[in-house]
Amino acid sequence: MSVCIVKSILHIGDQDVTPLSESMSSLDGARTRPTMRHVAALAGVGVKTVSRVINGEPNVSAATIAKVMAAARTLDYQPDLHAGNLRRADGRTRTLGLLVGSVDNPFAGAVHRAVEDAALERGVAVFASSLDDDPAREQQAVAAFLSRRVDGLILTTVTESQAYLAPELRRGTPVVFVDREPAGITSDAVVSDNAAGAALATRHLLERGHLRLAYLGDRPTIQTARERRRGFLEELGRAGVATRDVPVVEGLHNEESARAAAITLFESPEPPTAIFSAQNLVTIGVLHALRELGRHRDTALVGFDDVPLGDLLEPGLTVVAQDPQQIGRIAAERVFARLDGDTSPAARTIVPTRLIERGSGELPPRQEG
Amino acid sequence: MSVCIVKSILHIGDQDVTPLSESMSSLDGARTRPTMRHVAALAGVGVKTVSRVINGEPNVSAATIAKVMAAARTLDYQPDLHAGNLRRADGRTRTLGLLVGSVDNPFAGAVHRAVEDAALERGVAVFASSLDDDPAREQQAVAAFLSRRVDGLILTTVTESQAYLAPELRRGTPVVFVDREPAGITSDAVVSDNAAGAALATRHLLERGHLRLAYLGDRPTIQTARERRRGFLEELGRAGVATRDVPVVEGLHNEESARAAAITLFESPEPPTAIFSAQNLVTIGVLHALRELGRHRDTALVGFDDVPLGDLLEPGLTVVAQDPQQIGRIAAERVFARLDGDTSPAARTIVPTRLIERGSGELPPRQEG
DNA sequence: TTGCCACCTGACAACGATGTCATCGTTAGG
DNA sequence: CCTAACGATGACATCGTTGTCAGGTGGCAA
Repeated sequence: MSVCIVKSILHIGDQDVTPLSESMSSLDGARTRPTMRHVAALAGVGVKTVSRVINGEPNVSAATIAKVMAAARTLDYQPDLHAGNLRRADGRTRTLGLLVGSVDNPFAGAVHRAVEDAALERGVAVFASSLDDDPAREQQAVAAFLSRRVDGLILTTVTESQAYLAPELRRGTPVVFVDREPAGITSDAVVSDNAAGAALATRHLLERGHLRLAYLGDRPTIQTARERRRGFLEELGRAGVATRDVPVVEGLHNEESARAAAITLFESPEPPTAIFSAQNLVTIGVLHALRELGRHRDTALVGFDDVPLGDLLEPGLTVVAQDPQQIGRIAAERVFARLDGDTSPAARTIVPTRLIERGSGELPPRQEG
Repeated sequence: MSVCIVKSILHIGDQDVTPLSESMSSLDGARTRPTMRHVAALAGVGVKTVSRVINGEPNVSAATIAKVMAAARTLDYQPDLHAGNLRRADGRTRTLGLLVGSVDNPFAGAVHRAVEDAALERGVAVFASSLDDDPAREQQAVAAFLSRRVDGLILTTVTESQAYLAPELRRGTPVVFVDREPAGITSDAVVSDNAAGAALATRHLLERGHLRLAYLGDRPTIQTARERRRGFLEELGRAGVATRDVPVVEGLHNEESARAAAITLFESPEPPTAIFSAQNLVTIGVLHALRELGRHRDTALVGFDDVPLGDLLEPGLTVVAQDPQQIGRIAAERVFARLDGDTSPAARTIVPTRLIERGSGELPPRQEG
């Protein structure tokens, strides 16, 4: 057992000073976490000097630096960031809060990774939480972040209004919304051009001669879902296609419901020759349905948001790809710019989408009866 | 503009008390973050009483509770968890540190999600960091976690030895290793049975009559990679197959290098009829190579670790699936058990793997000239 | 009336760190 | 030789909160 011996006279003077208790001096067989006072005692200097060394402040002699470093290493001292923050002028915790749909989701993973990379450069750690499209969970997560005094927030929202964040914004905490735009509040946002992307997918199908299109999408309470539907319908309108009879199936929030919806669609007398699936999981559900029905080689499909391994399917999956890495990177940069004093008006940054042709979107309409 | 009026006499007595400055009293147009003192002043009570109300401690009159709650709501007061922790007896930050290969990775995402779910139940927030197979990054991330005083660590490692964690372990911080086992230190671990899983895949191919197998895997510095290779080779040995001429390609850590390695393999005079790819990205690289060579319908393939959409490929991808959700859940439970006082010896939990037959692993050997 | 006890309440110290300031010794400049 | 300036250092207050403790109030039994 290795026990550190610390000199027993901690302070010299006539004041009534409580010395570190016996167990603390010996660090209780290293069971107690060392503080600056332990390091100071071992190095035979004052705590403030230790603080100076740890923080690389100037005006400390080389000999003292060496003594302090040695003591810190001996005790395996780790400064307490939060205790420091309490007193520190800027009050920064070097911590960010990130709220995404679910951390178990390729889109969110890519956003998260980009945010982390930007944060790492600045020594900032990232709290990540999953939203699960639950408004209560959103508020809980934000409260958890704020009570831990994160320096900034990057949020995907599902609440109808984010007005509850207004006081926090007024205090100067940077909040950047990703994927979905804020409501009831003004703040920075980084989003894909959902309507334009949906229109692009729709036009692509129309140009291939499809007339019987169908839309399958997520719940219309989600802002991006509404935008994508709008883009789809407006593009049909521009092409002069009557939208009256176009199936628009909404409220699909997982693979299974999407699969079922697609199968139902094909039970109608005039099933669609082309499908626009407006979300990740919906696309996967539709893929399963088409396989089951043996319709994957004669039904065109364009999905919104890329899907892993989409290029290895047969036919390859045509998608309107978002750029989650860009979204994450830009959002993080925005937060850091705000923290660095940028006070320009809140801005919405639109990250372009891109159509990737891989086969499924280029299938021609079925020739029937 | 709404400015809160706070009664100006904060304390009554003959002591020299510094009142909250003018700007603080008015909360500077709410630009300053409110503290318990602000709430106490507005409610006309002492700070300790506010503390009691906020923490739901007993022995506060209903009237006082109401006053304090109203004041807290008016000021949008959020308690500072870390300031409280400084003084609080248990010193828990209700925070966990999670280190995974990369947060942008399906396996890690599933682990993360399971950890988050377990943590959420207990009001614990999760820091997540990516390792990128960089030992320096591992130590950096751990230091970042510890300086933020996380209650526990869930770690994927890439360092040769984690002995640097010994002092922290001695202090009682729970550390649970996931995916890869620790070295140079004893602590809990939750891992897949890598060797057994690899053996299972290998036996599966041997049973289909394959004799010319090949192994493609990650860097042998990674513990799991070594285990999988061992499982593969040992199973060949058990079957009496000479391992001398079996291609074992290692050091593949991304899609592209795996693709290139697979293509090289098929340039040899006697290319393999079956491939065991021992990692996620390696499997995807091999899939690409086989498509390019037009060999995906006559070369058997079993991958270690499932791949999204593996069931939609043609042929479907046969894999030895790990159970990342279980791994994450069990790891989190282990941490919380330790925090709750479990002092049983460090244990290694093995989460079984499962062979999922989808087609690619059931292809028979090519009949050749 | 007195004494006791339960209930409320707030003053104060403390948690681990940093900002401020005073002190001391040394060196440069007049 | 004196003074100013500067480098090095530590005592102390402080950040926002909670643990401790003492005190005040009111009700009830003796």
